[in-house]
Amino acid sequence: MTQPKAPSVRALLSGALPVDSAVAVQGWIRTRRDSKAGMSFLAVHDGSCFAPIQVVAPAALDNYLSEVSRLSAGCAVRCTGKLVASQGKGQSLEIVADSVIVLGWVEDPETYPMAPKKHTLEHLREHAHLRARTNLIGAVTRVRDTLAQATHRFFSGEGFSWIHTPIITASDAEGAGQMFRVSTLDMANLPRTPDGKVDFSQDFFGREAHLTVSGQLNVETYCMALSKVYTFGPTFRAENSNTRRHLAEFWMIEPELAFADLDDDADLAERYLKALFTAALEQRGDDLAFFAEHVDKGLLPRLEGLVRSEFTRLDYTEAVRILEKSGKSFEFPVRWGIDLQSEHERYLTDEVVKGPVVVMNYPKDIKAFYMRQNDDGKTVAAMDVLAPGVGEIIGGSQREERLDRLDARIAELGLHGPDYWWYRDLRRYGTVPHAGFGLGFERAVLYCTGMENIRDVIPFPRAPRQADF
RNA sequence: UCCGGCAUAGCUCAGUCGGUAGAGCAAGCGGCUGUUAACCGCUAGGUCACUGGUUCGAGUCCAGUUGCCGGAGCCA
Repeated sequence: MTQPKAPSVRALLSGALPVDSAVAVQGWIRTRRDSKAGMSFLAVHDGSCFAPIQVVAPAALDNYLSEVSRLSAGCAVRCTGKLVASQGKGQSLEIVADSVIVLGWVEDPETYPMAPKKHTLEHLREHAHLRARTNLIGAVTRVRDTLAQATHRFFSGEGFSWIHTPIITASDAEGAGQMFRVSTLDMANLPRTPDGKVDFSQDFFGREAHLTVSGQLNVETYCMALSKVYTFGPTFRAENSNTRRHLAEFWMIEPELAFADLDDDADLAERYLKALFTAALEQRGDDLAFFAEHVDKGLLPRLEGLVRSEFTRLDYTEAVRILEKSGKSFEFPVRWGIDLQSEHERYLTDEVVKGPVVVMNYPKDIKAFYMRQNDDGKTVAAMDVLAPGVGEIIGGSQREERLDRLDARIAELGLHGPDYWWYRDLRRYGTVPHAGFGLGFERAVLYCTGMENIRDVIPFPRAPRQADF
């Protein structure tokens, strides 16, 4: 049987086909409105863009009474008909149907969890398998995709290679947080060594293994060969973090740049964030308009301002001085040497700078072993990019490329030197200055949508006591 | 993990001083209408998270449990 092509709603509404074309549309019913003038109006949505297309279903259709008049939110349909200029207000184009085929009914409209009404984000989370059907989560999903595609486009355009660093790691050296164990041992009957410890030599990898908490150490090896590299993949932290900014499984982007220092690193971070949000503004205007109206009134000025402005860079020491002189009474008093608390970061981004701020050169005692030691003997070449409402969106540093200094730091922190043998090799064979950062992808999505809870910008959030679906 | 809050109809919530439950939305039926967050009327819908306690009587007071939300810490 010959059937008219079924373009996406996006294609139809953007005028890809001339008026009077015979078309089909496939999607799900958002709303049905009946008119006594002898027709029903079906809002058909297929996720290809924010808007649904209106299908006019005449009462003369064979299945009008038996089926069309019973359609409710969520029903799947295939409609064929003619694309016409709309007689009504609110849309320029619509389809006058000559057939409406119901592909899938909603079995009980009253208990369908995505009823056509406002729902709380909490309710949507409890129905994560259905929530992509809502305006809100659909828009988040399209923006998320746009940012992901823009990430690859940006780095590719800058000459970076995408490196697939491992998900499973037997390296105990990453040191970025609590790790999830990966094991095939029978937990009800664990093999033991003579001194009573679990005998991991009998485990799948012959040693302890975990899910990665960062691809950085691995990607540095490729940086020392391909010069410009990045990772973009899932990352796992077993921290018992219960906040709107943390997930146990999240996606992280970690570029690593050879022959570069901290300023080059901050430049890259700034160019990258601007490229991300420019892509969203250019490609997802429909979705951003929805967020601007219903989620965050200030979203568009904030994004447009960011892509136009220059990021404010602040030495840690200077940031501390600003905070000390602010006259604000913080819950945690500020003094040189402490890590900045959320309230301090918020003051800097929301009140001092009113935009993203790059804080650089932190005290070495609060930062990781691999960060490059500055000449002052007190600080390391680390940076955090802080964004209003989101907090730390990027954390990065210039890496310590001098073997003696790296070894000294490993020893100072009481780390087990031999574990780092291959990382140290990079400093033994052709070491060069290099730098990189990690960007929490979901935090970028938060910033770009105005959403507040990170669990609403990833399809299936994993967090403590939360691994449904 | 710590601090605070919440849990009542499919959903969002109200429920006074302790006296066996109410609204809006959604849904169903009817009316009206080239409609569009449609509108108007009617109808149906409840193990008040769970366990125990106080009381003649508990949605309400007390204790515990579970789950969720917000903040903090950890970080991206």
